[in-house]
Order: sequence, then structure tokens, then C-alpha cells
Amino acid sequence: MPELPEVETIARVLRDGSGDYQTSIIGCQVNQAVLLWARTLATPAPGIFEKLIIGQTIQSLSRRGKFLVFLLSDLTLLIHLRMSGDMRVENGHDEAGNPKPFEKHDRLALEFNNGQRLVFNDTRKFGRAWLVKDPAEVLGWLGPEPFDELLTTDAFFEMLHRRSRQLKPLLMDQHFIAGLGNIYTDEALHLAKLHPLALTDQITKEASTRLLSAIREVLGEGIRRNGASIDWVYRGGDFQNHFSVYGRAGSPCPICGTPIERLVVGQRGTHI
DNA sequence: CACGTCACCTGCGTGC
DNA sequence: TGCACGCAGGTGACGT
Repeated sequence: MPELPEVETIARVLRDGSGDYQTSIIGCQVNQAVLLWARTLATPAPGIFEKLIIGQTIQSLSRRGKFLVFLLSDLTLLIHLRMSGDMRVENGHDEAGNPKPFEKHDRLALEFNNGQRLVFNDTRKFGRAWLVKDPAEVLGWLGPEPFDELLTTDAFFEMLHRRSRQLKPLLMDQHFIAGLGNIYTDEALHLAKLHPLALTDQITKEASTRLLSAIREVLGEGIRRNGASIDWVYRGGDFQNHFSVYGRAGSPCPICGTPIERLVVGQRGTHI
């Protein structure tokens, strides 16, 4: 899926507009909701969802971990893109004023009073949307944001030593820290010169400090480059051209020239 | 608690 | 060309 930098990029585009769409969805009022794949909606039931969301105005849009957080008039819409989700804003009608047909894999759409519509497209159908009164119902269990100032080097070291787990699976555990996925975890571990299978409670203070700063470095670069665009899920970013290890098995390490190895950790392709 | 496995889905590349 | 298989940015429910 989109990881933190990709979700952040999508949030910024929807908020500020970019390229073809210079308009923001902030301030738009929902006229109509169209649910094209029922399981995309985690909660509430479709009929209730439609009833509740019509008339709501988008107050703000932010990101928490890999979730998009739409603050509405008196509810919160949360969307998780999982592996293949994407969001776009478009005019809901063509030049003749006829409703524009949906695209393949469109799963949920919100039509606005200004004629625009927000569409959630998700090839693999793993993505989910929640409409809730209190966002903590869905987000409450998430670990800290990687850039949170309260996440100090001391706190991070203490978090790593509170359990004994393989480093990579723990970094990808959203309870531990929110936002890292397969790409950025591999990149951060490489930058910090740490092995994905190292045990968390054996990490030295120096290594844990290096790791936290590597996490922030790779996520920051990902955001600056508007995320990574892989395969058919193109979103405009170009971080994919700057990976050090991810997807580069057999190629030389940019630091030492040793061929990059691919192994499997927790069922995920892992590059060292 | 830590870890492995499977499930949820569609589509693309590879090799036979 | 057809087809099987492996692989993919994520997560959650199990079983051991």
C-alpha cells in the first residue's frame, strides 16, 4: 500500500489541489454517496452511512499513520488505502452535463454540491472506510507518529527494549509506530545498517538512535519526492527511482557495492 | 507474548 | 496463445 509518505502526498493533493485539479475538497458539502463495493465500508451499514454523510461538509483533511482522516461537520470519515487504494477528485459530469461513468475498480464516491466528486478506487478491494463519531474508535490503538517530538531517542530505545522481537516485523507493526510499511522499513534498516532479523532488545543505544533518525530520513525523503509510484498504481511521486535496496535484489549496494540480497521476513520480501 | 500461516483480492510478469 | 505460478506498498484472525 501506500505507506506514510504516499498517504501524506494524497492528503496534501486533496487538500491543496495540484496539476489538473487546483481545487481543494475542503468546504465541499456531500450531496450523494455511491457505494460500489459493499465491503469497502467497514462501518456503519450502507443505508445508515448514506443517511449520515449526506449534508456533511468537509472541515479538514489530515493523516494519522496510513489513515486519511476527513473531519466532517459532526462526524469523521476514515479511509485506509491498504495495498492498492487511491483517491481522486474529478468533475462528476461531462461537458453535456451527463453523469460521468465510474472507472474500473472504483469502490466508493462522494458527490459534492459543487459538481465535483471524491472517488476511492481500489483494485484489490482491501481498502476500508469508516464513518464514526469519535475517530479514536478506529485510530486509538496506533503507535506514535514517526515525527512526533515526544518520540525521543530515549523513548524509542525504551520501546525497543520493552519486547524481544525481530526488528522488521516490529517496525511494521502499527501498534509500535504508525506509518512504516515494507518499502520504507527496508530503506530505513539499510540506512541505519541494521539487520531486519536483529532482536529489538539487543539493539544498542547508538543503533536505536541511528534507526530513529534513519526512519525520519527515509520518510522525509519520501514525502519530499511525493511518495513512490510502483506498477500500475501511479500517483505522481518519484521516490521509486531513489530506493537503495527495495526491489533491487542482485544490484550493488549504493554504499558498499555488495549485491543486494532478498530474503523473506514475516511473509514479506525483504532487501538487505 | 512471539511467530508462522492463511485469508482477503486483482493483475502483472515469467516460464513452460 | 494458454496457463500455472509467484509476486505485489497491508492487516487481521488463527494456531502453536
